[in-house]
Amino acid sequence: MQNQLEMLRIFKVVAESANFKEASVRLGVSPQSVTRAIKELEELLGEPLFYRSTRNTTITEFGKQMAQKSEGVIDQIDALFKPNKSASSQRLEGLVKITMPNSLGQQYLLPALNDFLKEHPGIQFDLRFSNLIDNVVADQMDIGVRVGFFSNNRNVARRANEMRFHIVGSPELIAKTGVPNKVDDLFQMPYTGLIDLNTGRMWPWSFANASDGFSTPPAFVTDDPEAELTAVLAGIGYGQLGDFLCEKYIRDGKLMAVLPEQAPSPWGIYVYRPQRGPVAERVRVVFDYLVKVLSGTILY
Amino acid sequence: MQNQLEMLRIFKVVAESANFKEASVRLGVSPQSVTRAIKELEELLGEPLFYRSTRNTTITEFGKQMAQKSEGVIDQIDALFKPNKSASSQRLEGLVKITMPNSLGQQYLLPALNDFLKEHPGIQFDLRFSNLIDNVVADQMDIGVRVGFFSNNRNVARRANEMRFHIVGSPELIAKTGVPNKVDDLFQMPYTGLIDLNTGRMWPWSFANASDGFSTPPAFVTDDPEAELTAVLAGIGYGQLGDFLCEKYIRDGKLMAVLPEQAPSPWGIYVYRPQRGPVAERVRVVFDYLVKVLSGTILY
DNA sequence: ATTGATAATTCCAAATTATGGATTAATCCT
DNA sequence: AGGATTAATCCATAATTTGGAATTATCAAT
Repeated sequence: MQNQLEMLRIFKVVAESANFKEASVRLGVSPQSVTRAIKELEELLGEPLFYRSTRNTTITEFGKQMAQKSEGVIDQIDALFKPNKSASSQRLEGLVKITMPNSLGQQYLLPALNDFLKEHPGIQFDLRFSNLIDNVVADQMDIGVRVGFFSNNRNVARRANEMRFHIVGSPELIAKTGVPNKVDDLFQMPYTGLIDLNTGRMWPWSFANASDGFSTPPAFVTDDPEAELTAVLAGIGYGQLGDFLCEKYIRDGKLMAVLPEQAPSPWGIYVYRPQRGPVAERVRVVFDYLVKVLSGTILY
Repeated sequence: MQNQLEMLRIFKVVAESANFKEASVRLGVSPQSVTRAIKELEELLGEPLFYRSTRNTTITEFGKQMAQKSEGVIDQIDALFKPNKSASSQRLEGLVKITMPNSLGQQYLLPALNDFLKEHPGIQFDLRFSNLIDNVVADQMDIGVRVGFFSNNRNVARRANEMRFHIVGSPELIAKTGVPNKVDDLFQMPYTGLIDLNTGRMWPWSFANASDGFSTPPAFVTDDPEAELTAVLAGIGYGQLGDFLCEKYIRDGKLMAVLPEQAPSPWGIYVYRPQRGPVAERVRVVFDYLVKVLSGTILY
């Protein structure tokens, strides 16, 4: 027996019992174990805890004091290991750190999260808007939302929705360049690009039946999708934009989709969280909530 | 790993370390053990303690709180197991329960114990004067002093001195009965007896070369040696008295020793203490002190 | 991009530790 | 004095813990 806590637990029960035998019954162990535990505890403490003969055990003064202290410590430890039973099943509490893309997050997730907060006053959110799959940051997050793929199998990820792309241009631009009817037409026209912060390079344009073949560098490059949208709206070039960014402008007539059959295959929108270890209840609930919200959302 | 305390200890070190490896070096265990301990702790708690990848470990908010609480509990437990190092080696403290015979104790031991108290202000004594070898009482004592033998091998006993017996009578009694020159003479004379509280019966008289052969019941019986002394002094009968009780009266001429060559063999004076388990430092010191005092005392 | 180095993890066999039956010893009660 | 009950000890067995070997993931450097 070289487990201080277990010795204290046994001692506490013995101190509350008439004799070792009774304690062993209460503890559900053999009397031998009790004898040993008390003996080792006494040796460790350097003081006897009980005056005892085979027929009689009475606790020493020192033992009484020890029993009191032991009870306190044991209760504290047990308290450390308990907090998630009554408290959190009835009311979720604590901080949940979420990282999500700026535009998608602010447009669709933020309102939903605010609703969630009203339902669960014990929850606090720490929201970081980013597309970066940076581990130093992401690993300190409880939940992430990302568009695209990741190879990271340390996360559990759910494909909650998808983002369709449109190739769009402003009416003024189209008036200038004419409507591109083939991909090759487009390759001669001005276009915009979006920097992938993870690689520092531009996301390559992709098409259903062709690959990137532009003859000139992009007319406009940024690392922010909304800035790219603004540029496209201003007629600076054609852009490949996610549906939730541009659909409303297409309906307004401020943007026009071209080469619709050549739009790239959609990207998944993933909700993920670190997989190691257990998941705090509040994290699981928010995770499920985000998946539900995203799945049920029509992104335009 | 099903040792909560050990898990907390490991966790505490990990929380103070840059990574699991460093913690494993500090703890002197393999990294595997650290991994396991943290994993089980997380499962037990239902919350992750670290955000981690193979190259990076950072503690969670929950982990930080846990680390703080853990440290408190660990310190408390360590404190429970420490108190006898600095405190008691420099100054002895606490209660020592001693049981001793009334007359012997009050006459010789009490002054010595009072001297001891002056040297060790932290010590308290609980003194019970009794000759009874009653376990219900004696087993709650730290130290006992007894005259005679005991068969009890659950105690560690030191023969610290011995008590010689004299067969004595008062001058008036001797004037009445004449000096007994043989044991058989004595058997015809009045005598006193002392009850052995352990058996409820009278201690039998014994002689160097003869056995008890009184022709009449004792003229006086008591369970208190000093009361017997008083009776003998009053001339009620001959008594077999311990030297420390009667020597001074013999010197005074108030008692006279008869049949000196027939005095029974001396009885040991024992200092003993329960043997089970460790002995508190203060008890050991007082025990040794009592042995020293008794050994060095000339009991008359 | 590929390679090398290192950290965390998992698996598994070996070492360590804990457990309770059988036995012994002590002591209380009738 | 004998019967009954408890504590302690011994020891073979069972359970747990441990770290080496292999695996996976990540970062850094070429």
